[in-house]
Amino acid sequence: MAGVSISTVSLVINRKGPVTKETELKVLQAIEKLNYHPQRSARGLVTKQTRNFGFILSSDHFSHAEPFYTKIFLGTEFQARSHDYYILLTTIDRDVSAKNMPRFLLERNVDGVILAGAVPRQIIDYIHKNNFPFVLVDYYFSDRNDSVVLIDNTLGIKLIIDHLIELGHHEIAFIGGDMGHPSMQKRCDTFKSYLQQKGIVADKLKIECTEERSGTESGFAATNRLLDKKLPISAIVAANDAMAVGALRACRDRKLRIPEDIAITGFDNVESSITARPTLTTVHVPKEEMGAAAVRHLVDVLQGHQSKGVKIIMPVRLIARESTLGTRFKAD
Amino acid sequence: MAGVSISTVSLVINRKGPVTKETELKVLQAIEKLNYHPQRSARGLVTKQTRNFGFILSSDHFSHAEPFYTKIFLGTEFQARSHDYYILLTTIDRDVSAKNMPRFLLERNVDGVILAGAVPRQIIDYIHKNNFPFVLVDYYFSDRNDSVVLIDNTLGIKLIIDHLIELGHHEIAFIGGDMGHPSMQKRCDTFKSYLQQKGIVADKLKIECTEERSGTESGFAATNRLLDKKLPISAIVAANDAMAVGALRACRDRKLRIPEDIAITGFDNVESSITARPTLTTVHVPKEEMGAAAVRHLVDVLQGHQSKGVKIIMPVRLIARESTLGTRFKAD
DNA sequence: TATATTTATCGAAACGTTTCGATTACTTGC
DNA sequence: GCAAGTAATCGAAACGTTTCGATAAATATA
Repeated sequence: MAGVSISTVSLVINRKGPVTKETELKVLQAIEKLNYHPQRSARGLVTKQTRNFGFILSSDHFSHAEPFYTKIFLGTEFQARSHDYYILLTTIDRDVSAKNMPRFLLERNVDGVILAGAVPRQIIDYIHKNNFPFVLVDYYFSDRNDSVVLIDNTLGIKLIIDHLIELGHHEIAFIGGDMGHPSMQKRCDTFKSYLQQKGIVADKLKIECTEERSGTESGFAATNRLLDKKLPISAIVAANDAMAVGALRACRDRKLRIPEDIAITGFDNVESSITARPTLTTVHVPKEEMGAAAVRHLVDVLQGHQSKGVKIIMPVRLIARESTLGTRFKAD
Repeated sequence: MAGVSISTVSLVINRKGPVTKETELKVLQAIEKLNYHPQRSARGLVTKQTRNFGFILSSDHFSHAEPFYTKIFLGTEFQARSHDYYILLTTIDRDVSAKNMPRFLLERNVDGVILAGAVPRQIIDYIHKNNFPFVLVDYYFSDRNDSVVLIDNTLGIKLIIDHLIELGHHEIAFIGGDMGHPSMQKRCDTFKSYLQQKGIVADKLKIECTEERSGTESGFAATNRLLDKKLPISAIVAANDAMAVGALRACRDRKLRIPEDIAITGFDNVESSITARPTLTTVHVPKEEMGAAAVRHLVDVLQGHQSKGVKIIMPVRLIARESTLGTRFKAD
């Protein structure tokens, strides 16, 4: 229709090679008129570009009830759109092999990969070996130098402790779960060290950490174990909101008033922290922004603007609510 | 490696044509050993299959603050995975033209399309014309016979009204917005007709419906307009939770106690209905399930098991909370 | 036994792009 | 004015599959 060859059209579309203004115009007009658009599959076949990113989440993390990683995922969706990428979501089981790798990897249907939360090392090896750019979100292996987007867990716990100390608490306990997860580990470690630093003995007996999933039930159980010791405790710092909600229940069962008898704090600022009664003092984690940062990083790497092995630490902030402030705090 | 031609391998992989058990075995073993997987782009080029579905949402609907369609989207993601499809998400502006159609349509990068909420007619025409299977969720055009997944709005409003009548309310008002949306229209219509049916005059003055967005501010404004009329009103039925939250604020500003002075109900059961103080009585809409149903329908159509033009009506149920029950209801 | 039919396999074309090397038409430099 | 270089365009190969028609081998039919 423009009276030129197929290759010239390609040159125009991709802005490569020298083309006269006038042929370019003819081609563009024809494209316009025919409403022509290059077909993704055909392009991908030769260029190896898909304009998709993969998002991998461990199956235990992806549930309708777990809004934390869902938020991160939505953050990637949001950001991806502004860079003209699509996100392909998948979950993986703890035991992956070359057989059950995500289809988008096997079929080479993505240009990069985002891995959120605890993922098996094996899949990272696979992704690495197959030269996909990738970035981890809220997880890492200390012996690898991968690109990661992390939470400032240290600051978060410090903010919590400062807040509690300011309120006059000295007998502070900690409950945690899923200690294999580096974020959880960091929160616990910081709790111990910062308490020391503040001149408070971090009594080991007041720290209840387990390997099991860091859910509500786990928080409930840990709190009960803690309170059974009959130690003087005026505040419980939970490693995340879910466990804090469990702590809330355990305390209520024992007729402890919150925060008058015992203060409780969470971490993450997921929905349940505002849904809980009383509402939970917690640390806000910018979940959507973490997803967005991950996408931006991949785009940067693909454009060659950015090398791999980058650590992005996301800021956090304290959100003080009823579970430490009591009626001083009014929810809207 | 298996000592056969490329075409034979293809036959084995796709289970087409006649192949000896023994060659099949050889091929499968070679595939296993080489960890071979057909490349999506190459396959797509010839088969025209992408194993992707597109999800289209109008830009006004997609925001971090609007959990309704987000939930539907997550429902599609969940279901898609179990059918081995990926979901490509995009948003579209109100004014679409052939120019700014979603990239996945232009590049033919999806096998089917899900459209959620109010979408411009133009895009449906385009999708239809280009022979993509598609399904609408929570929206439809009455003059078209598209496949749709709808909410049982009629039942929802009836449940609300029954609930209020049971609590002794007779002076019931309605506030609505975004009346161009068929769900909203239906809720309003049902309100009028069912109230009549129950022997209560549906005073037109007690119905405040506008075209504007059905958000919190809109609910706030509508409630103020309503209350300014100084009519006897003991309960306000809002067309959705967001507007109900606005109503809550307006009533609180006027020092009205809820539900003692005035009861308020929402619709949708989004997060804000449980976050609100008092918690909102509302109608639960199975958002994730709606997304899942949409995906199932597309899969059925593609497999030829199901024809187009199907209407799927999703059930709803009443969730009674503080905004009608008061302290009788205890949140956990 | 010769012929027709079926079964298994393969070579080659096709899918719609990009890219590479070749060709032609213009400039430029001397 | 002619060689050398440059600019614009094109034809053909390549990407990795599926599919179609052909071929060869095996089996059934007369």
